[in-house]
Amino acid sequence: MKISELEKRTGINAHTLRYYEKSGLLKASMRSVNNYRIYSEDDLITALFIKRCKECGFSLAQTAALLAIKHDKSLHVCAEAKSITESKLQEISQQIEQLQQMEGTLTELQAYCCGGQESAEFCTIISTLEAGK
Amino acid sequence: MKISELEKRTGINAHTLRYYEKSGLLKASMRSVNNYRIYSEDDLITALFIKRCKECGFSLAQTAALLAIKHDKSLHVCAEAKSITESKLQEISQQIEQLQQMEGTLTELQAYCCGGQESAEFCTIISTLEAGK
DNA sequence: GTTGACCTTAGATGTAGCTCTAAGGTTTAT
DNA sequence: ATAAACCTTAGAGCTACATCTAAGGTCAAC
Repeated sequence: MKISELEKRTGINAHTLRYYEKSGLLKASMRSVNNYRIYSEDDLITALFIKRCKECGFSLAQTAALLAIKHDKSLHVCAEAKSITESKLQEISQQIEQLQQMEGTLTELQAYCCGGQESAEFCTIISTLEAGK
Repeated sequence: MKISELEKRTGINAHTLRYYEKSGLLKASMRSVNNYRIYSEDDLITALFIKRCKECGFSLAQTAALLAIKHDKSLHVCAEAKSITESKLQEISQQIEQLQQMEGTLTELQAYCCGGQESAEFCTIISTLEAGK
């Protein structure tokens, strides 16, 4: 299939597919006579693999590492895959924690603000941000 | 005080302080004879305000909006401040949700992988990413 | 009087992951 | 045969927020 069909079947933008190729993630397995990219069913699977990696939050570098394992399973061990997911999991937990911290602060900031048409002179959001904790 | 002292007292890099000025967030209230930025105590308060906004996750644009309220409270109303925090809160909740979704997927992905020195041939992480849900 | 620590500006660089443009070649349908 | 819809490349642009560089001016201490 040509790039636009792969785009349709994966939902990945053709520009992005070319970008993935440049990044070493997904190379079309053939080129037509006139140099068009021709993707195989295997390429489609790889493209969907990449898409799922993205949904899990993996960076392109991590995705590349996972793809390397996928492409040559016998040369790799479970520990490699697991260490990638573990580090991603840790990263995500940290991000969640940070966001929850912000969420807490913001909720508190909100709590006493009337949110109405009163002058901001006594707005607790502003005064709290001014005063700090 | 000069820029390096403000840097010390706020923990905000001098480069960043200049960047904030260019972005319209924090202008030194004076310049010395030789064109050095001279910051007042009020400027220090503003710098700390910006820092706290950052800790809450506000973008520079949102911070600028909050600063505008702070600088001229009588011209603004609580509703403005509250709408900014509300939209930020919403954004953060969404991000948390997304991350938790990823966290769940990753945890599931991990669950059945031995993580050992076995060949990745039967690694559940890889095969799950291949198969999709 | 010179060394080192400060300050200034404009503008380049970095991150991550796309997304788009320009300029051109190919294919398909009518 | 011509218009629309495809394809190619190199490289620019985008976002958000800094961070750094180059080239130069100023100041205080020894």
